[in-house]
This record gives sequence, C-alpha cells and structure tokens, in this order.
Amino acid sequence: MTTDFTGGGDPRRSIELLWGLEPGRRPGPKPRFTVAEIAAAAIALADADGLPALSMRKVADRVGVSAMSLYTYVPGKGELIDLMLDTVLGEVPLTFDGVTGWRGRVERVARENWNLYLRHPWLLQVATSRPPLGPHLIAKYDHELRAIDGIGLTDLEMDLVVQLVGDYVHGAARTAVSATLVAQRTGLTDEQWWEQAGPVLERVLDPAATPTATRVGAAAGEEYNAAGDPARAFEFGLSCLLDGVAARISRGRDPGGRSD
Amino acid sequence: MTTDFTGGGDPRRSIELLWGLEPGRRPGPKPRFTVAEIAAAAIALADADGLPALSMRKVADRVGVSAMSLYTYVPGKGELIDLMLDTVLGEVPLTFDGVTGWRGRVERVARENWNLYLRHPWLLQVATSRPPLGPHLIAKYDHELRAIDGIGLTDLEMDLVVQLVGDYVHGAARTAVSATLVAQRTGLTDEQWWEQAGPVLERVLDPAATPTATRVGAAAGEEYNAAGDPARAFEFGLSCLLDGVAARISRGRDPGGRSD
DNA sequence: ACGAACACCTTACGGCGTACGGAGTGTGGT
DNA sequence: ACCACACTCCGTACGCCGTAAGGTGTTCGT
Repeated sequence: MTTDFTGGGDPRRSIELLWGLEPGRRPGPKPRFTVAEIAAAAIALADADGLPALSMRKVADRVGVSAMSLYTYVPGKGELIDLMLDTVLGEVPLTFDGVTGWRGRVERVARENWNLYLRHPWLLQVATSRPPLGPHLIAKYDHELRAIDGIGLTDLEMDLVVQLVGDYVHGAARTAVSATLVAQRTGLTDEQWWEQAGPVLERVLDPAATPTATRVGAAAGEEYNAAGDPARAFEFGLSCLLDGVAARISRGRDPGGRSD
Repeated sequence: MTTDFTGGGDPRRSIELLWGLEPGRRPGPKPRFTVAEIAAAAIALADADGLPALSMRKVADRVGVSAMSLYTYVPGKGELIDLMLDTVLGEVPLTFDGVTGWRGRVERVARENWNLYLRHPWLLQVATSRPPLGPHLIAKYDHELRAIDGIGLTDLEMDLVVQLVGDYVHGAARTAVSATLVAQRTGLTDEQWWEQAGPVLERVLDPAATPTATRVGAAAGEEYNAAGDPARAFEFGLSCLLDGVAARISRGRDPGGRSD
C-alpha cells in the first residue's frame, strides 16, 4: 500500500553505519550482536514476509532481544532498511566472467539486478530519499560503469546508460515480482480472482470503446497463457534498450539526447 | 520506508468501486458524499503529504466524517488507493494532437506518464498486487497501444513496447521525484546533507578502489552541478529506448528478443 | 573508587487500520 | 401504517506500529 522514506536521520551516523565504522573501545557491556547480524535477521524477515510485514519488534524477536535494544545498533528503522539494501547489493558478483563485449556485460548487469529483485522482492518497496552511499552500492556503480568503459561513450553518457538500465530493470521487475507473489499477497490465485471479478468485469468492459486494447490484450493473453510473461517482457525491453545504446555508440551522438 | 500492497480485498467489490457501479435505491440515509469525493480528498492529501502520511483518519477529517464512516464508501485503505490511482490516470489526455509519427506519439505517452508522476509523486509508492482494472487504466492502455498501432509491430510486440515504456518511465521518475522532494522528506537540502556526511564519506571512499565511478562521478557532478539531472536522464533514456524500438520495427524482428 | 558512557529493557505514548455493535434512517413489502 | 431489513454513521476498542524516556546493570578511563 504505502511507502515511507529512508534517509531522514543523521547523515553522519548513517554513513558510519553503512560502512561499518567501529568507534573503538567504549564503556559498557559488549554488544551481543553485530550490526551485520541485525541486518541479516531483518533481510531474512523481509525475504520471507515482505517489507510491510517487517517491524522492529519482529527483528528483535528474531535476534532474541527487546525491540528497544535494536536502537543501540541502528538509530531507526529507515537506517536499518538502508543497511539491508546495501547488504544485499553485496551479493552481486562484480565480475564479467564468461561474457564478451559491452553488450554482454550490460546484459549481465541487467540480469544480475533482475535476479536480485527476484531474490529480494522487498527491494522494490524500498523508497530512499537519497541513495544510501554504502560500500556495496558504490562498488556496484563502479562495476556497472566498467561494463561500458572505453566503448565510445562519454563519461556523462556512461552515467546516463547505467541509470537507464537500472531504472528499466527496477520498473520491469515490479511486474515479475508481483506475478510471483500475488497469490501469497492477496490470498487469491489469478484463476480465483477472475472467477470473482470476471463476471462484473465483463459487464463493464466495452470492447468497442477500447478496440486496440481488446485486440492486443487477447493476443497477449493467448500467447502468454497468463496475465503476462514478465521475464519475456524484460528480455524484450532489454534488447530494445541495448539496440538503442548501440545506435548511440555508433553515432557518437551528443549526450543531451534532445536533438531528435 | 515500506510499502503495503493493494488488491487484497473482494475482487468484485473492487471492480464495482473502480467503475462506479451504482447499486440503485437502497434503504438507509443517503450517503453525504460520493466515492469520487472521498478519492479526491485522499488524492489531495497524498499530493500534499505523500502516501505514507495518508491515513483513513486524515481522509475522514478532511471530508468531515468519522474515520469509520469511510468504510461505508470503500471497503478498505487498499481499495481507496486503487481508486485514487485510477482516478488520476483519468487526467491523462487520450489524444495525440500536434504529434506526428509513432515516435512522437510514444514520446507523448512517456512524457505524459512522467508528468503524471511529477504531479502525483505518491503514485510511485503505490504497490499493486494486480493492476487495478479501472476505466481509466483500461482507456490509457488502449490509448498507449494506439500510439504504435499499424507500424509493423505484432500485437504481442505492441504489448511489450507499452510495457517497456511504462516500466522505464516508472523507474526513471523515481529519481526525479526524489530529487524534487528530498529536502521536504528529510529536512535537509543536498548541501546540508553533504556538510554533515561529506567528511566521513571522504574518509571511507577510496578513489583507487573504484576508479571508474570516481572519474565518471566527477564528470557527472560537474556537468549536472547537482546530484543528478533526472529530466535529462529521462530524455536520454527515452531516446535510446525509442532508437531500439525503431531498430526492431525496421528489422521486423521475432518478438522473443532472445536472438541477440 | 568513581563518573561517564554505554547495552539493555520496561513502560508508555501517539499513531495506524479496522472489527464490532449501537443508534438513526429510509426502502420495500405487507 | 407498520415492520423488517439493509443501509449510513460513528464511538469504542483492539492489536499492531515506531520510538521517547528513564531506570538498571556493565565497563572504560582517570
């Protein structure tokens, strides 16, 4: 339903947390857990139940401390989520083994991101006010830029292409994740949903008012034999997008992209 | 921070609500408001304060009823949000006046969607389990398909292109919206944030470990003179994407898109 | 030994969505 | 006209949420 935004706390404390900066010896009892362990517990919970179901109390229960104890590890929930995000970004292998050419590398990047969203669907629900500049996010950005370094794009174009791919994958993964989890989230399979909504929908939908949608929807439904085929849509979109990038590389075009 | 998912209620009731199906004469007092009025109040609140700040109590206050009265109009918060979504989709003009060619039409579609997100940033935080199949969403889908009808794409490719554009715009708009609202959401301008986070960031960032990111980040920062230029990135990405679609149209290619 | 800063936790607050049931309203059937 | 019923409306309450505040116990540095 709704999203809250991370990034509202103390910037310094957030960076320290993300980069695991240790304050050295301090009075008081030794913390029983590490920040990484708290983050891992939170990630496991989010993976299992989704981000809306993630609460400080549940994380605390999972670790075995009281909810308020968590605040000795992280200043707030938003910071915990930023930490979770950077932590899972660390799963992405920063190599291009077995891949040739810039196109292969960008495909690798896109697919790794896609798979990341599929493994951690809650990522799609994270709404950051600012990118949490943690170690893994920085390393990943560098890695992605390296995929398209030295192929004829300006530095600025490189930044824009990495953004383009990232934005597209994020957008496309929403559908894939929803398709995977819709039954779990709503308690109804697509068939069950159509059983209930189908009759009233047929009453309100006027094929003559939306002829193109009717035609294309029918063709798509027949081809997919489902509400959609997100993986196929993703690969199609990625291919188009990369064709466009290839055209730009060929043309050595102005980075503004407003020439049209 | 987090997102809940809509689409968990009674499918039939949801469709009836979206399409404004009237049940006819019914016993009991006349409702003081229409469902559309409730939705409009909710939209105004979400526009002003964002989706996380939207609560049933606040909507009720704004309309001038008790929170629990709202449930005589909508079965739940999720359904209200679906309704809000379909309502604002109705703002998009379903014409292509002053536009020539499929490319111009798709650009119009993309920019209308982009502007919609800028006008209603909360849209980016709506997490639907299933697309809420309301009148405006259906009409918009038809309109978008018409942008690319009869230009040499198969029906399936048309569906895929519309998805591609929609996914990309959604992804790209996140950055634009965050950039616009970050100060409001976090209470800190970028300058203020850097003042606080900058010193510790400089301590942890190692330019030698991420040379490409360092170089490109510097070039981008200099060019943008800001954290980014979302509108420029959007236009760049859209241009690439459309180049790719153009290439596909030229080639009359297989819709699978896995040929490489 | 002592003060200060910590880890930990209990209590509490204000916010949230919405279940439940009571009171009032108006329709349709008799 | 009367009545049963289905509605509108709302007060109360519940369980959940994030986290402020303050108390207790622990450990460091002097």
